[in-house]
Amino acid sequence: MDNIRVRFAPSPTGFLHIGGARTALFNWLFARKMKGTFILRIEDTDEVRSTEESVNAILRGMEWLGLDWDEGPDFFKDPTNKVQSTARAKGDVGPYFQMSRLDLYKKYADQLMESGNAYHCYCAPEELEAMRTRAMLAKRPPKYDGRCRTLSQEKKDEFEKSGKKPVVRFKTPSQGITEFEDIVRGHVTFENALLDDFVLLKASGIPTYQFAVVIDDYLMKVTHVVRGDDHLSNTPRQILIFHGLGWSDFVKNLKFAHLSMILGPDGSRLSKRHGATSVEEYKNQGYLPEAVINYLSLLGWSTEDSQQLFEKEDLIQKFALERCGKSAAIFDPQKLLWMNGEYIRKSNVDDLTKKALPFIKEAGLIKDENFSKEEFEFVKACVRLEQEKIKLLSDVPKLIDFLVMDDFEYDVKAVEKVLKVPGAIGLLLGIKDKIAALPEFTAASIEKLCRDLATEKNIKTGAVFHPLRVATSGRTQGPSLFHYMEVLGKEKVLRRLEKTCATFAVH
RNA sequence: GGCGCCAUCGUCUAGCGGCCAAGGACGCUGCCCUCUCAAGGCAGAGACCACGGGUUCAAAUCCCGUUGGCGCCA
Repeated sequence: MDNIRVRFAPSPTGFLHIGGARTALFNWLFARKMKGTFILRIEDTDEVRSTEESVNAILRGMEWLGLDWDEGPDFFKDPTNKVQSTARAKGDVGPYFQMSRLDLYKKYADQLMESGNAYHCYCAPEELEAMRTRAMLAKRPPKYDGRCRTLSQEKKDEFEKSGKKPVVRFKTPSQGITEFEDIVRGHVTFENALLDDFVLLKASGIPTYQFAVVIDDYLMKVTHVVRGDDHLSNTPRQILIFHGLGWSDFVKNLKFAHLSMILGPDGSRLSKRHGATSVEEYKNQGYLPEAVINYLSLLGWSTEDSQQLFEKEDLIQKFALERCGKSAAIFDPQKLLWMNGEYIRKSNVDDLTKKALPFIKEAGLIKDENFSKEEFEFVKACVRLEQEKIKLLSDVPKLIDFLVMDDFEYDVKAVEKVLKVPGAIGLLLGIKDKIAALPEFTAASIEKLCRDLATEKNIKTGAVFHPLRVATSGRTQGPSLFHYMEVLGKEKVLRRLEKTCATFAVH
């Protein structure tokens, strides 16, 4: 089989959307699995809605997710590239920008005009709007009636003289059907008669989405169009253009795969009102890219055995367009959260701590400056203690704050329940002295000390453990008591015990 | 409004005619482990396979219709 070539073609009209990321991911997975080429093409032909910031956000999102593209113009030498992003592919290439390819679209529009497959239309937007409204009122489908198809030369000259800029419309066949095989949907057919003479080139010379896609997919030798289900109804128009340009062989070999949509919890298209929809928001909330990738891969794709967790390589190996589902999937934040926890538990601590650092700094637990190696090692030890409890990187600060801050807060209820019971402070004073005398301060030695004490006093171990925990942490829950004490070290533990006893001593 | 696509536990899904009185995962409940919280282990509740007709010895699986959802034209 020839080398497969796929593309992800986002419009830079917003941030990288979760749905877009899923489409990008499936293209990427397919390309990597088939050892093919993955192209990133920015479809920036919507002059008013496209922004540079969106382009940057998309590139940042792709980079964070690790979805690297393979081809494009030299990123830094491309004169049309105004984007200042650090995100780039191997070899500093791409992405392609449609706005830097306008001459190409013009050329093929001319070709279509010459071959009689397209024509100039001078109808004013207001005129078209009126026609549309009338059609709606008459309960007819609002389609353009093709009145400019048969414009006489005199009329054309007249319009030209008046300075009217025409749009280029495609001569859609009024009969027959357009059909294609879709890898996920199977055989799909549309009646041509239902389609109108749609616009190829706007009066400004900028191509419509439909037209640019066709030209680019052809020129970029795309072999598989993998995109969202929302483009299914656009496909017949595009196929018609391919034929009009004489690229019938190309389109015959072109494979389509229309992926199911991602919906919000209420079953409507996933949007802002459903919460976080941009990839970057997930990053900022403390999700790991591996978790997001893994979760997204399961939205509309599965293996025969319903495997849930995949290493990246495993995912590439097992991915198949043929196994993509047809029905829309509702985005489930709970499952993503679980999956993130899975990846965090699997992380190595050093790595995890580095990733959590921005969140820890953000919370004010550490300062940027004077961050020594020892401090890092201490924070790392704290993270290790809480690792299995972390679901989001942003959870880290509140899980370790009592370890990092020596003047931690006492939980009122914990104090009432555990410290303000008769004998508690006395007991703690006793422990303090024993700890001070401990030759070796390790989790094991502290635990032995406490257990021995319980036996000696003939009380339950819990009666020792609980007060000790509240006295040294201010709370009733946390990591393994003896292990966090070891991490704190003898000095800090003694100071904390002293302070607690002094504060809550009953006279 | 027209056209297109879709339809299995609350959610993601397995299932491509008999192996399914429907399997896995998230979530939920209970138990175990345990210094607390998690994690982990075990068990459980949860789907008349949207509905109605066919086809077949046999249908969640094939066909038709209905309904609903989503999408495109916008």
